Amino acid sequence: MAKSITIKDIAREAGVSIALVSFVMNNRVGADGKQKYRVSPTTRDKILEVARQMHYQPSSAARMLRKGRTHVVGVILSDLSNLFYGVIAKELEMILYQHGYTPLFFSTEEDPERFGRVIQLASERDVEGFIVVPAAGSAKYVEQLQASETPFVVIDRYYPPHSVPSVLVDNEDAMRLAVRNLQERGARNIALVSYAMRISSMTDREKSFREQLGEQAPIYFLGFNSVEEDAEKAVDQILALHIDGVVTASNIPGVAIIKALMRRGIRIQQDILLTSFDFSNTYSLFNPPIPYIQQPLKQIAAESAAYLFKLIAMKEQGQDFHAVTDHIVLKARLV
Amino acid sequence: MAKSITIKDIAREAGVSIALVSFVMNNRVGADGKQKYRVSPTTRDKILEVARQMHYQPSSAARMLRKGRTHVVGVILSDLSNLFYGVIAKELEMILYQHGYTPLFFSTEEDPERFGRVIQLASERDVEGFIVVPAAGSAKYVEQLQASETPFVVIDRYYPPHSVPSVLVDNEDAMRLAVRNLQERGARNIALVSYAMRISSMTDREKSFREQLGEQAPIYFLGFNSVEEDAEKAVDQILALHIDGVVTASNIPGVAIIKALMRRGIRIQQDILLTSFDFSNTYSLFNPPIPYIQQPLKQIAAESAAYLFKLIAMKEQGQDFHAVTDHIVLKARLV
DNA sequence: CTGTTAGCGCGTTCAA
DNA sequence: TTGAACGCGCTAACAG
Repeated sequence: MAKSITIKDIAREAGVSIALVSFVMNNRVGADGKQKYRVSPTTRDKILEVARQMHYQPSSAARMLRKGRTHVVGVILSDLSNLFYGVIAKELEMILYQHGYTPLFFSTEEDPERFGRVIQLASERDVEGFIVVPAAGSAKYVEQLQASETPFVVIDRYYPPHSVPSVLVDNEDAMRLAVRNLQERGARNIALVSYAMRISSMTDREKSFREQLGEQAPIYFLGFNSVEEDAEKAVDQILALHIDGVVTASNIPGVAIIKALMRRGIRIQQDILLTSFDFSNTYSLFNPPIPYIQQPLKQIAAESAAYLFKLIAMKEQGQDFHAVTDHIVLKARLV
Repeated sequence: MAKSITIKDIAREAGVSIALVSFVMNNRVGADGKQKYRVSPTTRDKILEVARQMHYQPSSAARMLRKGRTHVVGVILSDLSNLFYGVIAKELEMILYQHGYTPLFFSTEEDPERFGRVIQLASERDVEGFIVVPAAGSAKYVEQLQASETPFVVIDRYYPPHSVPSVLVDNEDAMRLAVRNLQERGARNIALVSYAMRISSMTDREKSFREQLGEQAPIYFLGFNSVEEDAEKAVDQILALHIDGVVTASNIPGVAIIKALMRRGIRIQQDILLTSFDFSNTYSLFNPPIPYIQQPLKQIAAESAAYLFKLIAMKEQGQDFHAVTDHIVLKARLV
């Protein structure tokens, strides 16, 4: 900053020592007691007054350097332009700020290379921890994180090879809700439309689907980068097989399937029943609205942040945070 | 970090001075020449090798402190969970990283208080500049920014009282496109559904609407926090007035109006024609798809970043960046 | 009880 | 190629 004013300036101006200014700045306690360093109210007020007048802004760089803490956490999401992650981002932002942390957001677009790169970028910024949604196929980087000295929490997915701290929903249970919903509405011939991405959320849902409807129950996969075309193909099959109920395993496939069905003049919720995972405001256009599995996003954000704070605290106290790898499993609701 | 290794460690290990290590680290040029500080290739390679082996990570805090630059910019958006801003966020993220900057994202949820608060938070992190979408009613804080020594660029909106650096679309022109589109499709009786928020994007659209269709042309306003209810009321009016074409001034009002119409059994694109601003994947469900005004989001991101870089560079060179307040106006397209 | 001195953290950079 | 000062704020140790 052109001529940002420092603690030194305000010390000179107030006619006191630098140290005293620092003390005061770190004891901006209300009118109560508990001042670790005692300073006479008069000088304290004067210092505060001078600081205000000069628009003093402590240099976070200096503070970080001295204290060895940045209070920054890296938040690596799949795609900020997806509502699902957008909501999580917003919630995390609030929670982290409430705890004095600043989030550094990154999106991977489900590209493992980018996942690796943003971890590197975040590390260069000295993040104290990570909350991440690992891109499909980025096992290598998750292991790298695990080997590092930076605590992290995985959300939305888990990482099979090794156990890592995770916060996610009970996808198998959620799928049971979805299938039951279709059955109760009269569907007899149910298909699942999933993402081709091999991430635990999808595979868990698929597994649960087959457990309920048999190993032969039809599952269609949409590629992350070819959702529309693949949806067309899937719908062709669905119609050919006289499917009367479809579960879509995420909102993007959900919307794609709806589009493909409508394009063919199929009446949704009449000719074919739908139930989806994750919200899209498209769902409420139909009559009755398309039911969907609602993940507790706020809770995911809150739990993952709390989890990370715990790990950071452990590390701070010299404990072995690597030993903690619990999974926090939350229940999803059908709406 | 527990025992993060510093430049000193690698100096000791390599048997050279600290300064030399620093030089080498700042001259990681390829095998070409141009080394500002020349170092014998042997020692250079040895240093680089040791650094790699020890996983040396320079402390960004120390670097920031010493160089007086953070390479961080604050990006203040309305709401990360809105697709419009999500896309902008993603684009800005990429561009900023490509230029060696790190974005610090904040959402205001259109709350002026929060807008003020996040500016403060960002300042505490020593951001070098801002790219902001000022919340409705936050003139006070924009002026505060203007009085500060931190360059900033406003996007999506402009700020009437004073001129500030801005990047936005030609909303009046865009509205002409929208109205003409409805007219060409045969609409004779057109209404506008806008946001009650008093931000320039909305008022410009409203103004243009009335310029084309007369001062009596009906405009309905939806409150930011009462979109659904207000949409119901608006639709009641729209039906009572036998409106046959509706422009919605943003995607959220657009979706709300669609819902309200469908709830009443009105056939969209048949009983009533719609054209909207901004994208929603709801639009393509209809036949024909609902046309919409597409803002060049990538371009907005690119231009605003470039603009900010320019301002930062000016400041760096001691020029008066406050003197620059140009508006960059981009054209929107009808899709 | 109130206030000061001085060294530190880590990388950068100038003078030697 | 190196020594040493420096940027800014924190804090242990100490003095009045």
